[in-house]
Amino acid sequence: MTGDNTAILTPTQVAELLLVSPITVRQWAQKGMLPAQTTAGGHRRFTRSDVEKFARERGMQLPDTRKTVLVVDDDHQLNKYLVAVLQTQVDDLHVFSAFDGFEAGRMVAQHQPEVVLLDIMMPGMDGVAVCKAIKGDAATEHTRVVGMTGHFTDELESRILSAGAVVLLKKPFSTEDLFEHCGFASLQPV
Amino acid sequence: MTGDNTAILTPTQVAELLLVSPITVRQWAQKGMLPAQTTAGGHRRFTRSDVEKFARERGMQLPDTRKTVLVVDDDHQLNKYLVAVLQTQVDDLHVFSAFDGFEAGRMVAQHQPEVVLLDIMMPGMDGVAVCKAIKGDAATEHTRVVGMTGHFTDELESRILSAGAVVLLKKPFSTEDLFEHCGFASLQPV
DNA sequence: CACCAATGGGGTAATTTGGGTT
DNA sequence: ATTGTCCAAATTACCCCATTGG
Repeated sequence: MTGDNTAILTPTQVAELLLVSPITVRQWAQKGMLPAQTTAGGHRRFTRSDVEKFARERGMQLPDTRKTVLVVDDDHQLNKYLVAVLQTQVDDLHVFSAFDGFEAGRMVAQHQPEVVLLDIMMPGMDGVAVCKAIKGDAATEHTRVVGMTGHFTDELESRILSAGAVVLLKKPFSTEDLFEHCGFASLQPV
Repeated sequence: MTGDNTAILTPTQVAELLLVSPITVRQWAQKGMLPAQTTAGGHRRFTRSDVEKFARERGMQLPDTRKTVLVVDDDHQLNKYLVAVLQTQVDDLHVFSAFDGFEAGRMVAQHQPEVVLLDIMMPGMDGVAVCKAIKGDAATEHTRVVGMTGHFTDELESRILSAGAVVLLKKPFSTEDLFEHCGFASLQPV
């Protein structure tokens, strides 16, 4: 249950965020230090903003909950362009780059991005295998894999889709397509 | 509370790991030698990686940290053979395998092995670049990289050595050479 | 509706922590 | 450089039973 970006939190989730046991969260709520709603049965539920405010007022910083995206492409120019577009157009986003398979694997394990923008035709890197590897690991199985290629074929598309990707984008593609398939749809430019 | 594998540690847990009293841990934190977060009530919390880094920098060894080795080679047969040899001849060793760059990166980030046995001539993977990447990341800079290749040249050797590897082994090599350069010398067969 | 494992609540007691000082 | 002791405050353990969410 890490990286959960929901607005309503249970006591245990708050406890993990605040580096404390659920019991302590309960005490804070009882003393009114931390605002809480209650379910019909009396269990407490907390809003993320209340928790953030509580933490801020006491000088502790919450772990980073920004969404993270990883761009994997050996074309440095395109890679940097995609990073720039994502960072500019989407608020509160962590964007990382990888230019080869090794860095891609490292980034995936280290940052566990919500979305991986994956060029599936990189030299020496089998994009379909990478996608399967991501989906096959419990730690990253919920990662959204967005495939990209300059050599689109139906056969390739079906292979990457069955490996778990949500789409295979044919280069070049529009930023609208990009945002839509990354799950950042309906965004207004800054 | 021993054997707890959480990423967040309390002062006493850190004290147990580092074989000192909680008071000493407190002092280290006060002096800024050991990074710490604080709870809303002012109690300190530590991340396991900060503690491990602190220990490593001072040459302390944390208890119950089995050594780990990663074998990176696309030759499945040789890879499995090396894994088998290492596991058989060395006690209490964690041995992992990677057959491509992506898996190698993932394993390095996930398990932070003490030793990486690295084939530097894999298709699509630049072994020298990988070695540099490992050495260039603070989290893995102390990793012992043992290069391997079937196409040994002096030029290649000097490149991988200057990238931070301890040696470039020419395939085939003896298990004695292997153990010696892995740092597992003077071992008696089981 | 009943079943079930995991989680939560109330209350009190026990333990841990930070800070100052030794 | 590390640890002991004192104190007030913060955090957690424990017990027992109810709620949650499949």
